[in-house]
Amino acid sequence: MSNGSSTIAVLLRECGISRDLARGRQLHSQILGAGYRSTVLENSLVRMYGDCGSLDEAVDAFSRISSRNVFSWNILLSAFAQRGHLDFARTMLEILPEFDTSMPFHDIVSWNAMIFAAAGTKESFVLFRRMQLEGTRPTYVTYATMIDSCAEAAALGDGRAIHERILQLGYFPGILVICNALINFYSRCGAVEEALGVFQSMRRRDLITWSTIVSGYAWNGLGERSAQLFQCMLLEGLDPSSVTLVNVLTSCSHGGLLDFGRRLFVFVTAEVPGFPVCREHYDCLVDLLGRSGRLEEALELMESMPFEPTALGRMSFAASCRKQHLEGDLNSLYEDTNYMALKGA
DNA sequence: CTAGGGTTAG
Repeated sequence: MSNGSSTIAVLLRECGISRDLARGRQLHSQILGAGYRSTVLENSLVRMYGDCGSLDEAVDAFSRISSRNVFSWNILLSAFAQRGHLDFARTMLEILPEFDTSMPFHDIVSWNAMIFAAAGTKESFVLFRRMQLEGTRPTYVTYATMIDSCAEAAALGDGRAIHERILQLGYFPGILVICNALINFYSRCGAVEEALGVFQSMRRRDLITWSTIVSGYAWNGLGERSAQLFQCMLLEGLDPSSVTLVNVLTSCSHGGLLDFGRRLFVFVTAEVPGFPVCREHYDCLVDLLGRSGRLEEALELMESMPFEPTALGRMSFAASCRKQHLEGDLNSLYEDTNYMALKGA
């Protein structure tokens, strides 16, 4: 029946991709009814349940596998990691008493997946240390993930230590993604000079490099420098992408750079041919106006823009209203937006 | 035929 099994595996994969849990369950019972039994199929079931977001069923299907292989473990671990669950080991102990504190198959990718899931928390450091104690050497992906973790946690000291370690290793410093991660990390921690140091040390820079340094300056309220760097980026022949614009506009909101953000939006959407303007960009602009105290302008924009504001856009506007303790006439505005936010959410 | 890792935003 190997032919039948492989067809079913493909069908299960399709259910996972389209998150069709009902159909996946149906296939599951068909498999049971037909008496098919193979590790490949059993693994496919675990993956399908994981992809459909049903972690419980994934765990259940996993626990029924008669002969688990390296795929079984890593599929289940990925299901946990993708949903940001850090309690993989604990859950394993509950369902499999013989499961010892760590899974039997650890490789660099599964370690990285766990660390990635824990990014921004202390747990990422615990895992990072344990991984090395157990004899797995970090790769540049591990380092990029750890730098990202420090950026999320705004842990300047920890990130610096990792940066120093990378410099000692000698091999990683030239890697583009490491440098990009470092620029982001230092900017997030308010260490703009250090971000610039990394930027200047680079021999090759891509759109992400530029976008990150432009954002970094905006994030820290340095509009003039940010605008200059944005000009340099254009002179290098790099066109801002849709992500670049969201990125920089968001940073402008945080850095309080209303004018730069507004001019940037107009410039990019008007001067870059075929630029894919979308509702997220308008949301950013609404957010920028709202946080800058221009609530009425923000509301006008929401009413006139070519896209419906997203739930997120409405929420951010409602939050701006709340933060600015509206009084008098604007009270009705507040009520309206609150209503809109609820409706949108 | 069943896995998989990274950098800019939300």
